Formats: sequence, C-alpha cells, structure tokens
Amino acid sequence: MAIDYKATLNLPQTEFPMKANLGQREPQFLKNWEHQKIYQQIIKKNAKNAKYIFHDGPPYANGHIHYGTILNKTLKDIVVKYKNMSGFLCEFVPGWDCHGLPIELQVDKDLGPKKTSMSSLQIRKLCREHASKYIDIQREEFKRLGGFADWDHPYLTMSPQYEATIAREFGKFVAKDLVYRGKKPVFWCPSCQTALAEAEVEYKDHHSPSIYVKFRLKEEKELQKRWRLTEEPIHLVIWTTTPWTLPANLAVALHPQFTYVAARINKEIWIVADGLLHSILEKFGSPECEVLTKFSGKELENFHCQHPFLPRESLIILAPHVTLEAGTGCVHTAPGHGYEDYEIGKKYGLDCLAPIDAAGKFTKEAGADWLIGLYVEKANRPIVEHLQKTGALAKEETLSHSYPHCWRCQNPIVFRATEQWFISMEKEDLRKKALLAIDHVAWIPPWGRNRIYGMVQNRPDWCVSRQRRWGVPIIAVICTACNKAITTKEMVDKVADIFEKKEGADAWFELELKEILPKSFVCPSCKKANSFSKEMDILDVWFDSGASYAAVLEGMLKIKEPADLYLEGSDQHRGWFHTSLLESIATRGRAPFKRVLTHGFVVDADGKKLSKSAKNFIPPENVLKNHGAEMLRLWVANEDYRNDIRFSEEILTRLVDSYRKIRNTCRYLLGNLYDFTPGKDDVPYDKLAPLDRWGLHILQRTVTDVLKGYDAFEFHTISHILNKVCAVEFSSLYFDILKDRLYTEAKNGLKRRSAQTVLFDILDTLVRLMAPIFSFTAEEVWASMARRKGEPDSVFLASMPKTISQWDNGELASRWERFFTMRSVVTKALETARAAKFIGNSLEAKVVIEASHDQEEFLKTFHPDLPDLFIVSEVEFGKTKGEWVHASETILGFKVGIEKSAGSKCGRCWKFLSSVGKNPQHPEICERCATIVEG
RNA sequence: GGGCCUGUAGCUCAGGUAGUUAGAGCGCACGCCUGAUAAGCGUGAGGUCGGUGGUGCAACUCCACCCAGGCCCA
Repeated sequence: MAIDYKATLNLPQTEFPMKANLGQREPQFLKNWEHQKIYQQIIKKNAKNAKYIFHDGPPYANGHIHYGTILNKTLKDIVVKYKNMSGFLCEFVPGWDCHGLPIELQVDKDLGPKKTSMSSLQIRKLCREHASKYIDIQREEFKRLGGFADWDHPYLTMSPQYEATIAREFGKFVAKDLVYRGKKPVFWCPSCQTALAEAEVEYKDHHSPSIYVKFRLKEEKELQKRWRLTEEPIHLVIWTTTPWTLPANLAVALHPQFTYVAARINKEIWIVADGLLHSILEKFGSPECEVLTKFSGKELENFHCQHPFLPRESLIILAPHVTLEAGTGCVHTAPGHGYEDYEIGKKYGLDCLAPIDAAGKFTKEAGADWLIGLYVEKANRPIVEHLQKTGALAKEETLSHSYPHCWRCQNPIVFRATEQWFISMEKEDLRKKALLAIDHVAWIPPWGRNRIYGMVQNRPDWCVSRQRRWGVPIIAVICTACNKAITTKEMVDKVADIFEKKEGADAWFELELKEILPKSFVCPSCKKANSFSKEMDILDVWFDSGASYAAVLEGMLKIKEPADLYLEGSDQHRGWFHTSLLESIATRGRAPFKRVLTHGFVVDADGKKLSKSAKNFIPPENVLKNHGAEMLRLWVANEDYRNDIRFSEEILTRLVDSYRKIRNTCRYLLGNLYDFTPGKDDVPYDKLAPLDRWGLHILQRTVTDVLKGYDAFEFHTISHILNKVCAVEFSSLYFDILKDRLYTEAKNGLKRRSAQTVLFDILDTLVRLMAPIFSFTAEEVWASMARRKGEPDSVFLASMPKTISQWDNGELASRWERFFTMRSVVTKALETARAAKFIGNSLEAKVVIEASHDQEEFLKTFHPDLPDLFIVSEVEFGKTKGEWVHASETILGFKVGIEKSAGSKCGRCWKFLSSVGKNPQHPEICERCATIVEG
C-alpha cells in the first residue's frame, strides 16, 4: 500500500480562522479589554514615561454618533495607542459639551406649551438629564469602536467643577477688564418677548409695504456748485420694506465702487445707483429723466441727509453689502435693527439705536410723540402717511417676500438691539497676541494656519451672552437705579466657589444677592443705589469648551504646559480651536496647544455631504453589525483625512478585500509557526538563508516607513505600505517561495528553522505595527501566537518594533532586486507555456536560461536554490530551444525557455526529479524527501 | 457673495524645485493550482491627470478664468 506522504509534511496548522466574523466577535474583545482594564494598565505601565499630551475636544451631548465623530474618535485612538506603544504616557480623557441651545430646544420641543409654566431650575434639570442620557449613549457607541480611554471618568462641561472653572475663567477676563456690555441687534419676538436664536427662526411669506423715501441732502450748495446744477433740492432715494425702522435710521449707505447718478426725475433731483436707474424709471411709470451727472459712491462719504421726519441728520456712509439686485443703491441704515447695519454702523461710530421695548412698542427714544406706544407693525401706516404728508414719500406699493417668523408663535419677528456682553478683541491686545501665537503652532495641514489667522484677524468682538437658561450664568448684578451691570473678579470667584462646592451653576438661580455682595456694596456707577438684580444671561457655549484646557489639562491632569495635540474637524478653526486659543491667550498669554491637526468631513461617493434626507450613506450600525468596527478603523486609516473623505458601499467592499489580504498573511504566518518557539528555535542572523535575510530587510524597511507614517500622522500611508508589503513582497514572493522549504524540509532542520525565524519576526513586528489601526485583529493575532519571554498578554502593553540596523542590508537588497527582475522574465515565459497548456503547475517545468556571461555568473551565485526560487523543478543554462521561449525586453540578451522537466513527480514534494525512485524503500519520492522521511 | 480647501485609472493613494512612453495596491478580465482552499500564484486590459485658455523649447506640475464639491462666514 502506498505511504501517505502528506502526513510527513509540515503543513500549516492554526486555529486562527480565515473568516474574521468581526461583527459578532468584536464584542468579546471589548469585554476582555474592559475586564482587564486595559486602558488603566497602559497608563500604569507608562506612568513614569515622558508625557505626550493629547486633549480630546468635546462632542456635543445630543444625538447618536455619526461618521464624523467616528472618524474623529478613531483618529484620536490611533494616535493615543501609537504614542503609548512608543514609550510615551499618553492619556485620553474623553469629554462632552453639555450646555447650549440644541439641547434646550430639544427639551423645549418635548415639553410643548408646558414650558411657560416651568422654572429655570426645572428646565435646567431636564436639560441635564437629556445631556446625561446622550453621554451614556455616545459613550457606549464610542467604546464599540474599540477606542481606549478613561471612559469612566470623562470631563463634562456641566459638572460642578467644570462649571466653576468656566466661571473663574470668565472672572479672569473681568479682572483684565476685557469684558464690556454693549448693544447688538438680535432676533426678537415681540409677542413672546424673548430673544431668538437663528435655529428658532422660520422664514415665511409676508406682506409688507414697499416704499421709496426721499432723504434731502444737507450739503446741497456744495454739490450744486461741484456738479454745476441749478439751485434745486437734491434727494437720495432709499427703498425699504420696514417703514417702522425709519425712526431708527441713522445713515444712508452707498457702495464705494458703484456709479451713482444725479438725475432730474419728476422735476426733482434724485440720487440713485446708475445700475438701477433703468428699473427705477420703469417702476415709476417711465417719467421723463435727465441725467445731470455721474459720480462714484465714494464721493458722498460723510455727507449728510436730513431725516425725513425727525430733527436729525443721517450720515452718508459706504458699505460693501449694498447691492444692485433691488432698490435704489442707497440703503436705509438702522444699526439697531439689522446685523449688517450694525456692523457698518460700528465702523462709522453710529449709535445702536432701537427705540422699541420688549413688546415691540416705540419708546420715547423714537423722537416723535405720535410714535410712542405704537406697536411696530401698527406704526407702518402712520409713518407712510406722515411721509406722504410731508412729501418725502416717492412711492408706495405692497410686496410679498420671505420674512423671519417666530417658530413658536408664528408671528413676524424683528431685529432689535439689546444689551449684550462682549469680550474685547483689542483691549490688552488680545487679537494681536492671538495672531502672533498662531505662528508658533504647528498646523496640519499647513493651510489651517491661514484659515484661523484670517478668522481671528477679521472677527468682531466676541459676544458671549445668550438670553437662555441652559448654560453657565454670567455672574453680574444690575443696579436697579441706573441699570448698569456690575461684575468683579471677587464676585465671580465667590460664586464659582459656590458652584464647585454645591450643585454647580444651578446655584446662581437660587442664591440671594446678599450672599455674594458685601453689605456696604454701592453701585460704582450711580454711587447711590444698593439695590441690585441678578444678570440672567448665560455664557456662549463656546466659552465653555474653550475653557477645557483649564478644566481638564490643568484641573484634572495637573499639566502645566500646552498640549502636544488637538485633533478635530476643520470646522473647529471657527469653533473650539478658536475659542480655546482666545481664552488661553487672554488668561495665560500663550496658545493651549503646540500642534493642531484637522481632518475633513465625511462625504458620499460623489463628494456630497451626508444627509439623512438624501439617505446617501449606510447607517454605521449596519457596518458594525456586518463588518465590525475594524472595517471602520481601516476606513479611517486608509483615507487621507486632510481632505474630505468618502464613504460608500464600494469603498467598504474594497476595504473588506484588502483586510482579507492582511488577515490571511497573518494566518499563513501563524500556521507555519505552530511548532516554533521563539528563544529556542531561532537561527542567528549569520546562519540565515540569503532569501530570509532579504525578508528581514523588507521587514526593516517596512518598520521604518510605517513608524515614519505614524510620526507624521499620515496613517493612510501606513495602510498602503502594509497592504503592499503583505501582497507583493511577502505573499506573492517570499511566502510562495518558502512553501517548499516549510512544508517539505525536516521539521527541525536549519533550512526550515531559518525560514521560521524570519516568519516569526515578521509576525511579531507586523502585529505591533498594525495594532493602533487593526486593533481587534492585532489583539486576536497576539493571542494566537507564541511570544518571546516576558511579553505581555495584550499587544497594547507591548512596544512598537525597534529598528534593527543589522537587518537593513542595502547591498543584499539590490542583489535580490536584480534577481527578481530576472525572475519576472521566467514567470512570463512560464505563463506563455501555461497559456498554451504546455504546463499547468510550474513544477512541471524545466527552465533553460540563455544569458550573458555576467548574468549567468550572477544567477549561479544563487545555486543550488534556483529551482526553488523560480518554483520549478530544474534550471539549466544553455541554448534555449522549442516553442516556449521568452526574451526579456528590458534585460539585454536575457532569454528564458520552458521545457518539460525530465524527471518523474515526487509523491511528497511534487517536484519532477530524476532522483525519484532511487531509494527502494521509497520508490515514489525523490532522494531529498526519502532522507527526510527516514529522519 | 467672501475666506480656506479639494478634484490623477472602477476604488484608495504616490507623483521634490515643470523635462523622456503618468506610477502603486486593490478591484476587473483571462489562465493556473487544489498541501494558505469562501485561500494562493501568474498574465493582461484600464487614465484627453475636472474643463478652457495662457506663459515656456517643454505643464499633472506655473498663471487666469470656468465647472463640480466641502468647511466656515455673510
């Protein structure tokens, strides 16, 4: 009976499954990590090492995680894992941004009309519960991704300590006199009597009067002379759809670059934009028109008009927001009733006049008795009539247009200047210092510098007050006599202490002012009153997260220097990076970070933004279930996050494919190392087969490149490197050639042990390089492999591979490179023969090489391994003959012929050799195999 | 409308200071193997480098404009 020679081979053996089944198996890994407290172990292990200070930016505690947050947290996790495996102590304290409008609005919505009957404290309690709920949800979702962090001790901007820090940081601004109170127009609902946020505004169609109003020029005489006109009155004609804002008119704006005309129309001289003259004439029924002169808008800057019905002058100003889309090119400007008007008004030092009260009724500031007490919408009619009477009205129509309405009561709203709190950008040179600091920070990618620089350069003073309830209050009191707001550092610190010791910022809503104000406290402004009320505005949430450096790095981690890294999406140039910078500059005189890394946004296959309504993305939970978090990690690591990054079904499929290659590479390695014990079976470097040394060279080069990728935060290069090296150098070259040696050589012989030594180094190195990205798979491999003595149970407690210069052998590498070029000529020749069905398995072939002397000598240095290196049975040098000859196009004079190998097939190693049958004991196998089988 | 940025094979990415027929891995097609087997190996086909003009002897690479897309602001 024939002997079963297959049983005498050393075929790979491993329990490591080919199919990863990540969706189902990952939760077990997560449980193990949690059980062994892996994060705490890592931190404990590195406790004495140099710190790499990473600071997590807080996501908003509302809703579920999405691709954006997955991308962000995974990138952070890769950095933290890498740094910790590279000999640093890199802590990850995750955080959540808890206050703010979106949560309050959600709570509002859930409450419905009940809200009006609830106290601030009750609403705040619901907001707190809402935030807590989503913190728990998001925490579980983040954990599912395989990220390591101190999940049990996150920072929350609504914790009493954090709220106290926010208050104290605000106190530092107060102490430096950077905080002031001023007016700014906000959306205001007169029927709800409250300020509205942009998100609370709905645009609906609305009928408004549309009027043209003449403003008589004050400096007529001068211009009549300049333009050589007769002594007729000159009017600037403005257009508005809100006549009730005319009492607040302080200016008429022209565009600095537009051409204006002075034209005689209806026997009067009007000034309008040249570009609109045609449409104006049409509107007025094509009256006779004589253009008297043309001039640039710039010419009238700082001239004046008479207000049409108030004893006041209107300044003529220049504004870039003037357009030629509608109107006259002369824009009625009321800084208290429009944002653009406000902005430009500030430039010209105009007052922020808004002579209406909370209910939308004119106050005595309106300047005319007949206006006082009138509700704005109701004032339109009398104003128009008044204009008509005095002859200032040029035309009246009605217009249907989109107008802002209150989302709750559905009534039209107004823009109204209200008292707000600001942080000055100029005092203490805050802006200048921030700009200076920007150039001392490393921005990745580099254009981040320009982006934030431009924003800081152009931003207005920071409006930090919000007329809301869910946030940290602005600690200030208001004098009931003179209405001045007063805040001092002492006051703020005292309240902050109460926040910290008690139940947080809720305290502000309960405490009595006598608890914080000294008995003798007198209003510093009017010097007489000692009766005050509490300021009820809260701070902009961006102030909260901007204080995270103080609360988390200084407060929780006791760190004194700036963070090494902040890592967020590119929208944070305006958000967290921005406010963190401003706060740290103002309070500490330096940036809170040394390096800021930004990533782009997640878009679909066509580069379009993901949207729930367009349904242009796969829900993340589906990906988790079907492919596991590992595939999301791989996705994050595969794409160049400095640009927007795409996610699609096809991309996912490609990732699954490339994952399989890596996984099977690991499986091959594990399977062939089943009987190898590192430290016992290793072969020293100088005894290794030349090809095995080449393997180590490739490995060394891979280590260098991968570490470079990690250090430069260019993770996508790592994926590409690992992919390519596994597919090309290892799988299709090295591993393929190695099979014969591993399977057929003596189990404990030098040839096989030499190969295994290198395979072990490859596995031991790859698994570490992979770990920060392929976290689940690396841990799985680590658990399945034999390890050197003293190595920990988790790959994350092990170190990144060291570079071993002995392995880096350029001379050897170029020899092999030359060899592989020649080898590819052989494979091409084999392919021609195979295509013609001359051979199937390459072991059926004998390779005949016709080459120059030099080439032949070179190849002979690989003797006697040439057949194995080509994976054929025989190699000969000489004249090629027969049909299957391939001449190289690139290597001059190099020709390869394929012939059938003369020998018979060895029943064990499957090579076709003449030695088969020579051993009578084993007539079916070759001599080498016979020797091995006999032991 | 403004600021910052992106656009190279089906996918993900390389392509110093402009210089020969634009590269890689994956995928795809075809074939081989059946001792990594829902694996492995080989060969091959894919690109008017978003578009249009311009400056150069020469442009994926420089300039202008346009188109598409993203973030932020208005």
